[in-house]
Amino acid sequence: MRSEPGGRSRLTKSGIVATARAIADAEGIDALTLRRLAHELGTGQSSLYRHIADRRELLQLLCDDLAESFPIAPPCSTPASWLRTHWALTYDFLAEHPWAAQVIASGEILAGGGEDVPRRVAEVLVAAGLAVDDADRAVRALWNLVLGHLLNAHPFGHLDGGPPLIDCRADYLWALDALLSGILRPGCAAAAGGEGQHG
Amino acid sequence: MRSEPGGRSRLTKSGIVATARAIADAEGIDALTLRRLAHELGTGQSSLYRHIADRRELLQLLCDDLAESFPIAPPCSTPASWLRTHWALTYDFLAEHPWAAQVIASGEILAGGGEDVPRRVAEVLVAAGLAVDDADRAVRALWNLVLGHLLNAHPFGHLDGGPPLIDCRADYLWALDALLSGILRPGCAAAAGGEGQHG
DNA sequence: ACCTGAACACCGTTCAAGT
DNA sequence: ACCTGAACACCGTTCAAGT
Repeated sequence: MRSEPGGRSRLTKSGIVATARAIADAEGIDALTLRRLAHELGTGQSSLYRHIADRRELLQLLCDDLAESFPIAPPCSTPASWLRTHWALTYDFLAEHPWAAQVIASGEILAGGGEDVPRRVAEVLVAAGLAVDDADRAVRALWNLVLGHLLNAHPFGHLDGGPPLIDCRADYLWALDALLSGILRPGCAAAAGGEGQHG
Repeated sequence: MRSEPGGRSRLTKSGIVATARAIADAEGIDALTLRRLAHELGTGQSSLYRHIADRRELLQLLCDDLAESFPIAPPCSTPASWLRTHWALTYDFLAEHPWAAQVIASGEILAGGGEDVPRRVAEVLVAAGLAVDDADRAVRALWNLVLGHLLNAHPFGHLDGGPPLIDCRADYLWALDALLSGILRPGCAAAAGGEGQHG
């Protein structure tokens, strides 16, 4: 883990984050303790505090780091098919880093997938005919749907007898199609349920 | 906290769960430590282990206990309006117990809101014309949407300048309307995006 | 200026010992 | 049979002390 084999490698923020991400990817977020991280970096625990304020900031940096490598779907024939492809990619990407959704869900961190990606999604939605406000709401709805499906991967998993393990990805894609068709339908949302009970 | 003021109250599972829920409701899940719980019950930490296996089981019991008091919407004119009312109720109920979503998201627990409530929702969806399999998928989609919106309450909350705190409930209701209209539209989901790329 | 070991105040869990 | 205090192996964080 030393960057200079001969001498001592100075600790850097990016080096800390890279090692932390490796631990979290390999063994989950609970394995990422400051003691473990320091040991992996060949230093003492208290040395980390010279570069990060506390564990919360480490997790924030970890999420920011991941957000930079978020996937974005290539151009596509229709907005609908681009959106479906893009949010399937997002699911697959986050499914490979389960710690990310857990960290977001812990409530300490605020994250929404960087800056560029959600803006691009909103642009496609506006191009598809949505008002700007509705496009932002739709981005948040899609993001929260992904998050819910990633975090609740084991629900309804009938323990007694426990036969049918659910295909989580297929489940998500079904929900994604439903949400997208609701978002993109002419006239937009807010017509499903009651008449005027929007408070 | 003693049930019999004169003598010593015997510890019971339900008593433990009730006190645990009170702590979690009042101060959040992090405040619910076994030491704190034992102290609140007027006993020692190790005494708890005579009634629960470990902290994981305590959280499971806590979720089961909450699931029993889940709300269910009264009968309504149309399936669509019942579903909207019901899932708005579910959001409001869970928003009052933020620890529940966090516990589910931690991955240790499996929960889906009890037994009766999701079955009733599925019945309404079938009555609205969905196939049985699709009704189950729709229940999971709606549940995961609630979960995502509850857990990700602070996202996109622009820190720099930080003006526009999002109205989370309104955000959720917008997403709910979109998802419901996608679920209930004739022909059902799976037609939004590409042609046949359902893998 | 930068790093460190030892300590502090926690945590869940266990276990020999009490009644 | 039921409960308990003390201990164990952790955690994040702090701080006086080193170079």
